[in-house]
Amino acid sequence: MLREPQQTDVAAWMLQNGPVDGVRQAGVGIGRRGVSDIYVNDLLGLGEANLFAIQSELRENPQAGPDALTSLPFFSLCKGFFLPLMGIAPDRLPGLFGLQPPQPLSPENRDALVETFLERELGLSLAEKVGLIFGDPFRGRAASVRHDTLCHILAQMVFLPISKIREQLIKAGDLPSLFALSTVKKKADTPVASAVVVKTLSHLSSTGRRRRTEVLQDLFQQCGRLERYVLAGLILGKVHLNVSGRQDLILKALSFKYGAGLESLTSAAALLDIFGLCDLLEEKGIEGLKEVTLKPLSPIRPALAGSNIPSDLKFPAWFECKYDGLRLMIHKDTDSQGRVLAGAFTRKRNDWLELIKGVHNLVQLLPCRSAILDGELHGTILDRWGAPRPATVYEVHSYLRGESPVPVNLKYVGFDLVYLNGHDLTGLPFRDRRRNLETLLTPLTGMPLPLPVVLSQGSRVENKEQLNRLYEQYRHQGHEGGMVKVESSTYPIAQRTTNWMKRKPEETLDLVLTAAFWSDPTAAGNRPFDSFIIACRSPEGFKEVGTVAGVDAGTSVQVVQTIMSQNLLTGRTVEHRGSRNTSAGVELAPGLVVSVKFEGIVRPDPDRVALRSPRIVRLRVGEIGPYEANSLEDLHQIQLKHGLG
DNA sequence: ACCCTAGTGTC
DNA sequence: CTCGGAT
DNA sequence: ATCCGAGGACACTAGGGT
Repeated sequence: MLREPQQTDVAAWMLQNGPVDGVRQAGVGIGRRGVSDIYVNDLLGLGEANLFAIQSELRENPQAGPDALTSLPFFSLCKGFFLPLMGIAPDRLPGLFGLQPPQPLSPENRDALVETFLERELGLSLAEKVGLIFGDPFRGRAASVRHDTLCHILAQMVFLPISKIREQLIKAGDLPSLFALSTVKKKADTPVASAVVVKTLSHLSSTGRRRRTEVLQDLFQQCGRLERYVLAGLILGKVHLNVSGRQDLILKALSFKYGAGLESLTSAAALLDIFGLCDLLEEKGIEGLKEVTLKPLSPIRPALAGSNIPSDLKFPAWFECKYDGLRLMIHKDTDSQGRVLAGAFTRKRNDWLELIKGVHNLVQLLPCRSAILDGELHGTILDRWGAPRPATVYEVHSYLRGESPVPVNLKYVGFDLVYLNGHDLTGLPFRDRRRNLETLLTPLTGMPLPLPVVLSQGSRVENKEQLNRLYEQYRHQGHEGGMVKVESSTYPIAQRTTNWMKRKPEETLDLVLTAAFWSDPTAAGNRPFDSFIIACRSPEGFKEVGTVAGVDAGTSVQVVQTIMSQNLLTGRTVEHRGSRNTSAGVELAPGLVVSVKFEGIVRPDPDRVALRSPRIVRLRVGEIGPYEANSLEDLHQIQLKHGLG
């Protein structure tokens, strides 16, 4: 795992008990890089990645022994574990890694391999192993390194400009493959310890960007082809193991190891998440499970709406207004001295209590000892004629930051109650939870609080006509739409189920594609393009109004045919920075018209217009030409109609 | 001291 | 947030 | 039917470049 130390007496003395003690004795710069760090690194000859891994480990665990990072070589992990489970096309293996395809494993043997991996002592903690099984070495936390940065690192390693890397990416496939092809080494000359890889990755986010790239580059440099492939895949979150029910396998293994019941583990995993569960078990053992119950001030991930309403919806059903805003779960607890504790958590369980004025006051007044409310933080705003209308989520956001040009009257719209006075209500049918919610909130609705609270509008509908009428009513009030809830359904923590189903307006425009971006050729779906620029007509030609995701494989064929037959390629290439990476593409002459469905128009500044949640619903090839596409004027009309802008 | 970029979380 | 593909 | 990863807009923030 180590490079040759420099032959100095000091270094030899420092290293006599191994690199962990060496770094400890050097005793400087733990967790922070300074001049002395570079000196230590030179002195000990550890290399950036090893030094970083040891420092991270020492920061977390100052008593770490000399063999703290002793573990299975990363190459063995890749070859014996990832390779057989990743399901790479066998014919790619010789070219990518210089390896012959391994024996294909039966599904049972794949499961067995995962089980063995969990059981065997490999120098990795349980939580670390679980992270690897899920292809998430960051264990649910932020990766802190994205696609573009990896391109940058690769470019530096092979002395090529990034543009060349992007070019190769179009042809060669995904970034991990390109990393594999960036060396002739089949495996690391000196084995890289798996623990060094895992510790490096999991602590990467706690250091600066520059250091991150240094450390990663050093790690990649040590690795051979297969190791580079897996490492890049892990960082990008693209390592998907071909095993059924990973979570179940892991829970089973946990059950075996700790002697805990599967049921209690499953519910604990829903409340925490699988990584939180592992950390808890490692820290506190089976005793720790007792603390994992639904209770106030322990945030949970809320239930999510599953889909659109099916045409054969069963009646009667519950139909309620869908408010545009921020999902917020409000918690109340009362301690033994009678002090009230409050919490306000977002979907990702971030605590926003301090950010939202008035939550504490609202919680004080809730007529109960303890509760967990589910609802939406929603706003009302005065339009240009002085009439109130529901604010959009963007307006709520900007108001919370104190940057809204006009005041937004916030209120909390409660729509579910999952906990009340010491009782977990998630197992009750929705209609009972709703009744409890009404009892709890009715005394407070209409009171002039710093953060007013209301019940979500909603009622039982007996048929489609009633549902439609209500829907139109909500839309007329300016709300996002409506939501059907199955009255008999329980509250599915952290799950997207069809217990809740959305209905939103379907607005479409005919727009022109003015650029197409290459997809990853190794990705599923086999489509040449995975996103497009959409544009509308305007006095100054075609005006970009955003980008839109690609179409399905079949439609994609038609797109390509149209581009070819109508000669739409201008010959110019374009780049576009998406939310995850920068992709390369080709400019298109106006010719391809598509119907784009979207949820509204957002306008960051008067000069730019963009669509909210745009997607292509169908091609209009042979139906209308680019000069019949919708115009900027049409977009402005829609904006006015909805009172926006 | 300032501006820009990459990463993150909200929908 | 929405969608398609895989399962 | 369900899950998961692909894609979208927006706006903040810390860290790094200049």
